[in-house]
Amino acid sequence: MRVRSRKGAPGIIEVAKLANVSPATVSRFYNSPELVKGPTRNRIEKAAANLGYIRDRMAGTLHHGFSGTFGLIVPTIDNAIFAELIEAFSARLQEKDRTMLIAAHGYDLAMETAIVRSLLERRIDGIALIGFDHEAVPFNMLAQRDVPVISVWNYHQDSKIPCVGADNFEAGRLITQHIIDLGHKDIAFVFPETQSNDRARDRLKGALAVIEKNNLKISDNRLLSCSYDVGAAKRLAKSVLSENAPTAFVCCNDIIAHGVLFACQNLGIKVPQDVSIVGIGDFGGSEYLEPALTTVRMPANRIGTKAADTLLQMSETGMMPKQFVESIDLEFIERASTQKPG
Amino acid sequence: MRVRSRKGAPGIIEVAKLANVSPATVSRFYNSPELVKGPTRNRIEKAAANLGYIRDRMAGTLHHGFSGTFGLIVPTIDNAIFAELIEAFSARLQEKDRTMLIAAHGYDLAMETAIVRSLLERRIDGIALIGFDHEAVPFNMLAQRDVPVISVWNYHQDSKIPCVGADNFEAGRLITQHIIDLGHKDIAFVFPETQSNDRARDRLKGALAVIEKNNLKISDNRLLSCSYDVGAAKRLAKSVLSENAPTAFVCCNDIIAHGVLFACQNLGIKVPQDVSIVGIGDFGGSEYLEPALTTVRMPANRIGTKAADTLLQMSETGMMPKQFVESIDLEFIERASTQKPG
DNA sequence: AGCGAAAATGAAAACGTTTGCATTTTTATT
DNA sequence: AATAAAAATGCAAACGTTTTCATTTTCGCT
Repeated sequence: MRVRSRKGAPGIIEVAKLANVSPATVSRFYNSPELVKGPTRNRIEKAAANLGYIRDRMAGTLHHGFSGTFGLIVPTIDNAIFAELIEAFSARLQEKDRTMLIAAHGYDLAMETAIVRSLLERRIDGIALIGFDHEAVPFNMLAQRDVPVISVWNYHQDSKIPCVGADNFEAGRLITQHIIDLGHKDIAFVFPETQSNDRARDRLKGALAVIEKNNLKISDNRLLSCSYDVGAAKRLAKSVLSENAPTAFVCCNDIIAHGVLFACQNLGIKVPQDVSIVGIGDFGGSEYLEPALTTVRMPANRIGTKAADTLLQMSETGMMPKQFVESIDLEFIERASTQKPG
Repeated sequence: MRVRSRKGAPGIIEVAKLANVSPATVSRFYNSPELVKGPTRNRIEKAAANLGYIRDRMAGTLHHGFSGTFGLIVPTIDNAIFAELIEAFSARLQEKDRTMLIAAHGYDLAMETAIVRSLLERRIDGIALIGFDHEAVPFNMLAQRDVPVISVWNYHQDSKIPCVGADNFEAGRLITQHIIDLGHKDIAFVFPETQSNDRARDRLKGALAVIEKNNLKISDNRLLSCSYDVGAAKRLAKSVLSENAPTAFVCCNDIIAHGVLFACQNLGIKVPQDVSIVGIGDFGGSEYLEPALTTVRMPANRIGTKAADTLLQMSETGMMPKQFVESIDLEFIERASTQKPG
């Protein structure tokens, strides 16, 4: 295998030589500047700048075991769903001089396990996983190495691992209750497959709980399955709408809601006069659609930031976070896509 | 500082002991399996599995200089613009058993420089930057360490560094030509600030080149500035449309085009009958809008994959890629948001 | 069976830092 | 000015691999 020589790049030793100190002092200059005296500090600073020295954190990692890098594994990057979360998580780490390794598993749990392993090989200091549906293997690997892991996005009171997220059951409940409060009886539910997606599962449970509580029934043909894809949702909704239209669509997230809305527009069906639509997420854009989408805001930003903070804290203290489960508040946002059935 | 003990985690030495071989052989088992004989291989495999061994790539990196991690720095993650690129880049690296460090600089070039430094401290094997507008410092740091760098997204024939991207001048040209071919004379151009965004600059140049070639004039009040934000674009378009509406909007990207479309819908202005709209990008969703957006497809997927391949190749050979500048074809897609002026 | 060449394995020296401990320098105190 | 205590710095042994070189084992021939 090819080996890369360090070439022109100076190391701590070259810097030390030029500054007339020992390598140890240069190391301290970077890791605990308060331990090195003013004049020495200046000499090192100058020497490092002159040589264009850049630290090699890997060498340090080898020694003390912390890489300063955290992992984030999401089902998909190319999708509005997690973009905001990723950005917030990354930004917070960046503030704290840490970096983020990210990877997507495409809703494939076995792939997720492989990714965890790959990140562990890179000696991450902690890792955030989406939701609660995971294989057991990654947890064992993480536990054996004492690497902090948290679940983000979803929230359960009795989670086995620390979590930072919103209550998806509640989100499903909120939008469904809203639709029922408006007086809708013929409601279509559009959700993805929920086997390995606890967020969707919880939302659906929340939705169905409301139905049950109100002594309503949902016929099977009103329980629609659809992936998180605008095009798929649009196609599905078009076929439903042109056959036997419900008066409202409860969508598992805004992506699906967008598709349903476009289907209505395509067919000349008026929203919300003829059909009401609700989503979950409040992704960028939902606010500006015409009509603006009624939805539940998932505070992705705050989840991402808080997740980074929690992981950082766990890594630094080596302990579980004070707040083992953290619920980030949802916000129901009524906009223009829902109203009483005509 | 806290030091993490390896705790229960076994190293190559423990595996070697259990398999009754030397650590060197275990190392070879992972890096060049063909060098170790069948029975030995089996023993090592079993030992590693029993102990739950996970390699420490950092230790290897220290030795040979390759971390197996590549960097990608984008202006923003939370935005449809780069999501597809990021996903494709990441996926290809994953296939090749590499990982991706990603960070966003928020269109701040000084921040970009800081990020490059931070990634270099983590010993990345190569890095991809968006476009051609960058400070000189990061290039010097990269060059001194012989770390491959490429520009992605944009394409210039005479680029100083390898690039993989599409011709943004051409994209601007294509959409503007289309609008002019349809017979529009009163055209509004909505573009972001172009100082440190060469992609937008090139698109605008392309657009203006067409105008000039057709001996048309654009008054200053038809040259609109707007960030890549649906809400901002919608607000801007609403004010323009209610004062003195043009017959067509040429938008720097689909995000802006979406905003303009929603503004029209909000005001009851018919698209494309009253106003035509074109964007660039063909982001997810543009195809399904009503009316579907006429745009130019930026092949983000292929760019991301190709970028990863190029960087991998440079890292492995230590040489510039065979194809120094790589142009990924654009595709003009006429859909339903444009027609002849009323 | 004996030989030489090829294949498989082992021993040990890197890789570039960090940090405990030892030593030197500075500071405060008398 | 001498001394003890505190602060700053240096020395050298890690950290967990990889790889060169040396050694041993295997294999194909005669």
